[in-house]
Amino acid sequence: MRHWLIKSEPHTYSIHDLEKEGTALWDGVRNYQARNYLRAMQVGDLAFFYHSNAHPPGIAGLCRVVETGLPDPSQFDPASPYFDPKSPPESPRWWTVRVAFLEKFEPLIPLARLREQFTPEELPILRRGNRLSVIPVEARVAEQIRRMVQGG
DNA sequence: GCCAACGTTGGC
DNA sequence: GCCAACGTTGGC
Repeated sequence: MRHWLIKSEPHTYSIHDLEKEGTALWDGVRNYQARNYLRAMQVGDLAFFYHSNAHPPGIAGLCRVVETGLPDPSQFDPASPYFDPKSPPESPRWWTVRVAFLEKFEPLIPLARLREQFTPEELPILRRGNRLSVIPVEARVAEQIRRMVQGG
């Protein structure tokens, strides 16, 4: 089982929305490296839910990958902001997963605390200018993050 | 294939 | 609002 970190702007989609809805299709990712990570996910993997562009930004909860290998339907929807006219329906360009709510971190773990705890090498979201929205998290770091929640 | 211009992300 | 980082686009 692997750990991941997935970013979302909470004014678009937050951990509270995921808690209400139970599961969510993680659509709208339009970056090839992030897409490749999504394709590497396996059912049962855990993902930290990160709130970006928030006050404060930080890790807001935990979810589980429950379905993999799903073509992102928004790429075929002309009404969607994620519409990709260059993606052929017979061989879709963008793939994603479905995640299920597991836990809300209250309070969330703010970015400032993550900076105290980890180096940018351990947790790439700490790297200046990092924009990747799907990131693998090594087991030891994941363990430590979960302990930070229990510690309050 | 190069690379400058441009757009987006996201912390502050 | 500012700005650094970096991905994408398009002219050549």
